[in-house]
Amino acid sequence: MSNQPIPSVQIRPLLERYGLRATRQRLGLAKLLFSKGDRHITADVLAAEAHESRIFASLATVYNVLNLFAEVGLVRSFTLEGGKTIFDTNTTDHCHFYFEDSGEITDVMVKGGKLADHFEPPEGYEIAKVDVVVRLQRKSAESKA
Amino acid sequence: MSNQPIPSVQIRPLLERYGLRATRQRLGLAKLLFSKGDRHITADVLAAEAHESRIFASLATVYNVLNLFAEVGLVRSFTLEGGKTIFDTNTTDHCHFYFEDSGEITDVMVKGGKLADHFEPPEGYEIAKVDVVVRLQRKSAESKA
DNA sequence: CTGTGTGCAAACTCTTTGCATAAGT
DNA sequence: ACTTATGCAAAGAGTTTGCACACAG
Repeated sequence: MSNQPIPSVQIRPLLERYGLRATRQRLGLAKLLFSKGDRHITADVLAAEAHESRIFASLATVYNVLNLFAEVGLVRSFTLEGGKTIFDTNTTDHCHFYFEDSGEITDVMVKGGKLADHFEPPEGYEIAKVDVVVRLQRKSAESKA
Repeated sequence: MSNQPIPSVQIRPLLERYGLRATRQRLGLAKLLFSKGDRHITADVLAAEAHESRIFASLATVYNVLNLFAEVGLVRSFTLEGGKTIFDTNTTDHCHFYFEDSGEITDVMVKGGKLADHFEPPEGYEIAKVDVVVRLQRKSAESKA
């Protein structure tokens, strides 16, 4: 509850624009999330990072904040096989490469048009979200598992 | 451990073809999985169905069997947002519609070419799997959540 | 018979929740 | 001040695991 004074870059106005109260941990977590380019991060990793940066936020709070950010649209979340939830600071229309060997995740932009345009929703429904994860494995290794 | 005699349709040879020992619960679960067309099912639902059909298999065994089937390629598995693992008896190249209101899942066949062909894997990697889940919501309801 | 599969319950991981306290406007 | 957020620990869901017993080949 006694974090170091946070240099509130553009973070505070960002939170306010989304109608969120600028608390210490939200400011700190948002700074970690948005000050290093696009990130794909789990709650526990962000919590660990925060701790290293002397931004004290419990894991529960990290989850609360990330879920809140996802609700308002500051980040996007998706779930990996295995059940881990990834929070992605890139909220644009894109797919993901998942490197099975390293666990790394990278963005893949879509070429032709919006992702959702490739699908025709059934009558009465509209597309809320399209999650695409392309799982990659090393070539040389056994290619057939 | 004393299930009713299972009418081993084509199931037994199917298992044997995949190098799997034809145990009672594998036969029974496979029958449930493959005798009703394509299915999208979770372990606990399959376990419940099995119990109704007097095919006694513990939840742990259902998980073991489903994971085994997925390993050898009898079924495909993917994870939904929320972390639930779905086992899909359709092992062809396809995407999924997920109906947020009902929880139902349906297959969406791909139009132009293989799914994996839409992505160019980085040097040294090959595509192991492409998971596409299109989440659908009712049109009339609040479209912006 | 020999090895493998199964059942059960406990362990495990990831995530959410309840309640008292602390912080934000 | 008044309201909302946080911390902690416990609960919760989903899945895996260890070990003794049962079954398949």
